[in-house]
Amino acid sequence: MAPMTKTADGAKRQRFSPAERERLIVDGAIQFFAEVGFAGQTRELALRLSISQPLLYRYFPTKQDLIERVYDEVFIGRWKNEWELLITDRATPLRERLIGFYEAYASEALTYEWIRIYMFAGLSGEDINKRYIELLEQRLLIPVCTEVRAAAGAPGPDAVPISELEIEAAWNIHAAIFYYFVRKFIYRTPVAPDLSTYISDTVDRTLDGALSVTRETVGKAKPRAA
Amino acid sequence: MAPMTKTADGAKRQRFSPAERERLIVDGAIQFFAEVGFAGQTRELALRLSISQPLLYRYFPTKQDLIERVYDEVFIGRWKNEWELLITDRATPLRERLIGFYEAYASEALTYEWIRIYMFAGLSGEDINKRYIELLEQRLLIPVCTEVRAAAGAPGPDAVPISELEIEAAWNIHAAIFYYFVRKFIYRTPVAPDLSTYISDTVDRTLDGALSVTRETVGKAKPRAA
DNA sequence: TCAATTATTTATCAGATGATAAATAACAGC
DNA sequence: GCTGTTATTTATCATCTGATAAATAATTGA
Repeated sequence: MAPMTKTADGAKRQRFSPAERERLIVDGAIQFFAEVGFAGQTRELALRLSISQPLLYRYFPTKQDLIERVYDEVFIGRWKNEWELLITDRATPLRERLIGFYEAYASEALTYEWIRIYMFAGLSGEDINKRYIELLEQRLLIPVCTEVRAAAGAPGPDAVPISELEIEAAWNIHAAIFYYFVRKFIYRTPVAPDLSTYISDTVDRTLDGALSVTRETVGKAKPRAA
Repeated sequence: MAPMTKTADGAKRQRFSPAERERLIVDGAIQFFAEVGFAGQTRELALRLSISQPLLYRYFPTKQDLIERVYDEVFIGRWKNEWELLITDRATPLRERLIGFYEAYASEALTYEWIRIYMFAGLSGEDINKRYIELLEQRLLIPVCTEVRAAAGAPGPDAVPISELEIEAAWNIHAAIFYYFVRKFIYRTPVAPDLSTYISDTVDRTLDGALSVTRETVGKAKPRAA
């Protein structure tokens, strides 16, 4: 391939509806920025999209606007409320619930694009990570701690508020899963080939710690003092 | 402050020996690139160093050379061989050894600059992370697994090689500590204020998992078959 | 089939950015 | 104090890069 002639081949000029083209640009931008970071150049993005660079500016007034859009696409609305139900359904053992949740979460949220854009955003000083972590604590970690309480036969959060230590124990579960993808998509290190096995093994190891913490710091449920 | 007049104040021109100036530049570059990433501009770096931008090129032929130097400074030789002794000294309980190691490792290696440059390097596709992870496996994780074996009363690695699962369990300990600093220096989320407490709590939680894995998959030591 | 609309491209600008060359001034040795 | 050496700065280049304006061609509707 020669140094590149943008569209100058005999190919007929591609023309899409604004909605379609916007979709193509956003999807391309997600992949592109995930790969090279937000310092990636608009010309190279355009090249990958097989469009001219100024066309980007027809759809996004500035590069920053496109970046914001990428953030929105990747982080907003990727959280599925069903996931929370997976955690709180006491009909199945907690271990199975956690495994089920992380299977779903990993396959839908912890993708190549997500992990890398998340890290780029954090390094750029974006506050998205902070906000996402708050969401995670509220919708995942606190419910998990509550379920761990129940599994350990300890009193609920109404009787004894969830402690920092218990949250940390829940973070350990999460961090262990998360780190798998950091190694895979950021460090590009060989990882265990079978994700399902990895998840169940990890849950087994880390859930024990959380249960111990709860048992030791909260203790068994006592008959509710009147 | 006005838009900036580089050195144009009445201040006398600062003149250092090449060795000193190089040190200043490298140290400044570490801080600078850790903060803004390797896309940071040489002019801004020079500004922070209160030198002219071309002076950088007297010491480093290209920006890339400076970056390589930063990698070397931060990653090469920061590993202290004494650390390995901390892990293998069976005079003290394994729990205490791990806590001692991570206290030392965290304070000397897991700094702001280290964590961020490490992550920038990973995202840039640098192979430094891979190499570092290999170093970590050889010098930390395998020794840890060996000590866990001993603590669990299981046979040593000569009798039964360390399994992937055991390595993963050791990674869990490490990941939990590491994640603390990712949250602190990359996501800039509030973290537990007392690091020592965090480390000992984390070791307590995650070491249990590692011990269980070893007990369940390797079992108790049997008299060495003749 | 023809004209109006508009998605897309080509041409281009202005400022940024890595890098070089020439000028300047601090220091060392005599 | 004078002179040679060199650490440092000023001036500048060539290219890159985000962004804009004008030209072009695909599509739509009558």
